[in-house]
Amino acid sequence: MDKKISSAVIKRLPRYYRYLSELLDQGIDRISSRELSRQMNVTASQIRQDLNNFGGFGQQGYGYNVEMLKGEIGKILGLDRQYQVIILGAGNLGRALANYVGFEKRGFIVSAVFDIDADKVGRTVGNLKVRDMNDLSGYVAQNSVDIAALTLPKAKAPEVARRLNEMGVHAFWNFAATDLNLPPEAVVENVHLAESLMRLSYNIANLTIK
Amino acid sequence: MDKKISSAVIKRLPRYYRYLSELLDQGIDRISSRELSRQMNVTASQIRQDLNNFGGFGQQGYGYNVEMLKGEIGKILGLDRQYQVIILGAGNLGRALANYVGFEKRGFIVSAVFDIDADKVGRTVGNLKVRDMNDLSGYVAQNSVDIAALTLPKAKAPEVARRLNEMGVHAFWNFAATDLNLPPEAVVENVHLAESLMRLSYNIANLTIK
DNA sequence: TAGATTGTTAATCGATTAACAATC
DNA sequence: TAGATTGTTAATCGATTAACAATC
Repeated sequence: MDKKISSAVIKRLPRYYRYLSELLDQGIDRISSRELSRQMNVTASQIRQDLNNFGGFGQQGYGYNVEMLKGEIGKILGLDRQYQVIILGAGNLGRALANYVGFEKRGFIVSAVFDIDADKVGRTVGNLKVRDMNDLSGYVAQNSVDIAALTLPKAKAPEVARRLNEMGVHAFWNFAATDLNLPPEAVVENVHLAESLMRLSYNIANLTIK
Repeated sequence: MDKKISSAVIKRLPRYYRYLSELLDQGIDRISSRELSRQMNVTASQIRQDLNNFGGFGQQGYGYNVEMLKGEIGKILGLDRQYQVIILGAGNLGRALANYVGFEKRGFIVSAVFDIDADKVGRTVGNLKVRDMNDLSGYVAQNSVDIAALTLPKAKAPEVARRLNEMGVHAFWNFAATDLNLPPEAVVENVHLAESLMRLSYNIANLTIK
């Protein structure tokens, strides 16, 4: 990849991917930026600008081939391979993620779940036995791990992330209510549910006023 | 509120709130925009600009009083009241949200959980019995509901949201992998986990290249 | 060919950063 | 008072939208 793609663009790519998937499911095989813009509530200009960061996927007078475009965006997003995911923390959220089969369909394979709590270690989550957090470095040394999902208390998350990063696991899906502050070789995607809920309450508070 | 606050600013407010909460927990009672900017990895200029959308909370030569500023941002975010939350869909994620006690501490009270599946109705989640989706309109008529959390399949989410909106529930915390397309009186906060994961895989794919 | 629609350049708009006078 | 730091204006930077020639 040559010039830096702005994160505003990257944030929109998965939504394009979702709409294209639905169009494909509906048996629609071509779409113009104008029609897609109508369905997605964005400008046609933005769609064309976004896509042309990566290549000219369309054809004048025709539009875009849905299947081809979905495939290209999938490749850009790195969905053309599998990822081994381990979950750190077997609490409510960790168990929910482990049980969710939808991720597996997209190539994200949950291969292990860890917890520090002796009560939880050994229990079954999904079709996995919860492992002891003390066995983490052993596991990472023996198995390929692409992504660590952090669903543990905020007090412990940064330290566990730091250790994992040192062991060579550089991608983090962080659900803990804290920033990880990792060195630049790491990539972090935060899911801060409490912050999301606060944005909602802000909008409730300002709903009637605006 | 007078002039429109940009959504870029609103997205940052919860993070300020989180950092101020931690400073308060550490017993720190004043902070300058410069020091906060260092801790948060943003510019001091941005912090001052953001806060001055809402008022002059600081003092020249002194900085900001942590407790006061946290309180003000809390008020702006609507955290000075309670919200009754119902959860639609008692699957893995719905149960995880219902069981998570952290939200309650911040004033978000989960008061009911609904599901359409006869196997799930009547089961206990947290300290609540799962209700039948058919009783939804009766429940909403009898009880105050501020927020509906949607943790149901994407095929059903827009229809349930539309019905709730007509019943007077206008705030949605949407975990379903779809857009809701509600009339403008509704406010929607989306948590699209699949899209979040795709952004992570994009960054993994482009990690080495950049 | 005529019509449709892209890819791309230019114009506009908005958000971020820099700078500094005001003032605690 | 002198030093520190805000609130705010101005400058810069980046993202979005508009326009249209290229072309299928």
